[in-house]
Amino acid sequence: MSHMVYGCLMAIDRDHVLRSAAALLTRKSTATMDEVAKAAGISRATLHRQFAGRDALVRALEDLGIRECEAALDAARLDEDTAREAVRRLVAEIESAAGLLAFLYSENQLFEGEERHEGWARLDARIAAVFRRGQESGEFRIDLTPAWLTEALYGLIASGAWAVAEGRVAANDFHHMIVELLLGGALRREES
Amino acid sequence: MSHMVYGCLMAIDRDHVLRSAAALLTRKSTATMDEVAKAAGISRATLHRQFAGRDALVRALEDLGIRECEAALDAARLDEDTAREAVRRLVAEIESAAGLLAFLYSENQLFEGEERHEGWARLDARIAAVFRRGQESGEFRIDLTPAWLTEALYGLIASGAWAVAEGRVAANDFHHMIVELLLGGALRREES
DNA sequence: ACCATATGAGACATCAATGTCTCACCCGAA
DNA sequence: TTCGGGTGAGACATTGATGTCTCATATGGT
Repeated sequence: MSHMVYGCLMAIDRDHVLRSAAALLTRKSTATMDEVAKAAGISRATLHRQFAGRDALVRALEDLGIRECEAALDAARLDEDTAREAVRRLVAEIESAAGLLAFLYSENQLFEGEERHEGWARLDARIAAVFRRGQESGEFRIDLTPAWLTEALYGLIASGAWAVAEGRVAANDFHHMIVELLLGGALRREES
Repeated sequence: MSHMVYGCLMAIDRDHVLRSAAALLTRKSTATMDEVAKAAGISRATLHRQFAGRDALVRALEDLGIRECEAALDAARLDEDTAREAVRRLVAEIESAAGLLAFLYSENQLFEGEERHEGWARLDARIAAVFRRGQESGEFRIDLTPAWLTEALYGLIASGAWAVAEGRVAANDFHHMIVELLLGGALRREES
C-alpha cells in the first residue's frame, strides 16, 4: 500500500509548499504561480497537481492562517488572568503568523462580493470576547467597542509585519510595539 | 483661444475622474479600467486619453493622496498646541482622505522593487516629527518610536476606513476610535 | 450655419497569467 | 531488473485586461 506512504509525503510537501507560498506572497502579494512554484522548489505542474489553481491556493492559505490563529488563541488561554495579560499572550502567540495574516488581511479586501470564510467570524468573536471581558472587569475603557479593538488589532499586526519587513521597525520590537500601543496608547502614564 | 477653455474643462474632468476612481478603487482595488471609466461616467477611450494607462492612473491617485495628506497636515498646524491636540487635528483633517489612503496603503505593498514616491517620505517625516515633539515635551512615552507611531497611524486609518466601509464601525466614530486608541490605548486611565 | 474638438462605441492586436496536456525521466518498491 | 507513480519541462489553448485604432456623433465657439 504505497498510497499511505505517498499520502504522507504529499502532506509534508503540501505543507512545505503552503509555507513557502505564504512567505513569498507576504512579500509580493501578486506573485505568479510560476514564482510560487519556484519559491517552493517545485515545478508549476506539480504545484497545480496539489492546488487546483490560484484560488485554491489562496483558500488553502486562508485555512492555514485561520488554523494558526486559532492555535494561537488556544495557546494564549484568553480566559485566564487579567484581560491585559491575555492580550499580551495573544500577540506573543500570534506573532509567528503575522506575515501570513498581513497577506490575508490585504487579500480579504479583494473578497468583494463573496462571503468571508466562516473561520474569521469565529476568530473575531473570540478576540472581541477578551476585550469585552476587559471592559466588564473595568480594566479596559468602554468607549472603544470590542469590534473596533479587534479590527485595530488586526490592523496593527499587519502594519507591524510590514514595518518589520521593510526595516522600519526592528523585528525584536514587534511584540512590544503592538501590545504597548494597543493597551496603553502613545500618551505617558503616571501609574504603572 | 479655445485651448485654455478646454484646458480648464479637462482639469475639472480629470479631477472628477480621479475622485470617482479613488472612491471605486477604495472599495474594489482590482477594478478594471472599464469599471473605473463607467464609475466616472465616461468611456474607456476618454479615460485612456486622460491617463496613459492603469499605472498612470494609480500614480495620479498617489499624487492626489499625497496632496490631500499634505493639505491635511498643513491644516492641522502640527507645530501648535500640545502634541496630542496636534494629533487630534491631524486625524480630523485626514479623515476625508482615509478611503483613498487605505487604498494606497495596500497598493504600496505591491510596489515591490520600485522606489516609493518621495512624497511619502516627506509625509512620514512630518508626522514622525509630531510624535517626536510629544516625546521631547514629555507628553508621549519614549519606548514607542516615532517611526512606529507613524506606521501605526497609517495602519489604524486604513483599518478604520475598512471597518467603516464594511459597517463594523459607525462612520461617526471614526475619529474618536482612532485618536483615542492611538493616544490613550485600550486600558482605562485614572487621570483624565 | 460651419468648423474644430472631444467624446463614445466598438473593433482589433497584444500580453501576461492561467489551466491543460503530453512526454521523458527518475526513483523507490517488488 | 522491472514496474509504476510522481515529477519536471515544455507546448498549447484560453481567458481577461490592456493599449491602440477608427469612425460616427455631439457639443461648443465662431
